[in-house]
Amino acid sequence: MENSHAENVAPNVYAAVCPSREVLALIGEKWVSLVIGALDQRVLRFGELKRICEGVSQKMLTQTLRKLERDGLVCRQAYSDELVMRVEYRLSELGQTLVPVVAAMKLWAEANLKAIEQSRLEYGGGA
Amino acid sequence: MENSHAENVAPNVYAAVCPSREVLALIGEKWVSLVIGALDQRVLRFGELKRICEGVSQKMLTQTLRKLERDGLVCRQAYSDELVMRVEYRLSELGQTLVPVVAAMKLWAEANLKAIEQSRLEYGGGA
DNA sequence: CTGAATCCCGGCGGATACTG
DNA sequence: CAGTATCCGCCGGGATTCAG
Repeated sequence: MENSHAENVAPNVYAAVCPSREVLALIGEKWVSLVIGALDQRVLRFGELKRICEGVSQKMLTQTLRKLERDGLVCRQAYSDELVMRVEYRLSELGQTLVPVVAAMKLWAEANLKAIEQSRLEYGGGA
Repeated sequence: MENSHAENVAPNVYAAVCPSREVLALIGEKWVSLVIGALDQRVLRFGELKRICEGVSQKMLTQTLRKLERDGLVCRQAYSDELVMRVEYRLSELGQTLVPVVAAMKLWAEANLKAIEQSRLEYGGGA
């Protein structure tokens, strides 16, 4: 009852103004899928995450994690009272629901890499 | 037998140099998932595709379609002998295997939009 | 170790004009 | 209708430096 207004329409990524597009863009961001996949079933420290996601810069990893934290996909836990700084990251419940999606993306990418490379060769060479 | 070399390792998106990362990036590109989803189960003309993917510029749609064609995900069919120019696009077999993946991305984005927006409010307001 | 702050460049991507 | 070509702003994202 409380929302019989215009904003109560079903989200649709094909609509130009729908904010769900932003969420779709989030999934596709360069390091998001890797971070989500890395945190599947385990808690990782910043440094571990950085080593796992080969090539990620400190800046981008921090930036990605902040965004994921803000969006409620990952939880950040800092231990300041230790000898050395220690921060752990884990998936939230919401974040876990994204795991199958990014896993599918990863699987598809790895499985069809050869076919795509082959197609590129034929596309360039066949012309 | 012909490939017992170093290149015969399993693709892994977490490896810095693995080309599967490029494929993963492809899936995440701004208009790719929308185009793939739009072409699911049907053949569409350029203009139709452009109207469906609201907000896409002519340049980006062309660019996206060219890339997808080159990678063997979509097939392009031009009919030059018509009164007016007419070009149709459809998914290739390879492209069809990507449909479930992008569908999952779309579903997740639309389904969890509210939760994410809520999380953002709490993140900003709770501080 | 974790992270904030800057500098800076390549290129994504939109707007516009032109072609077949 | 379906592109190609050009100009250009914006920002993603890397390298580096500084701080707690």
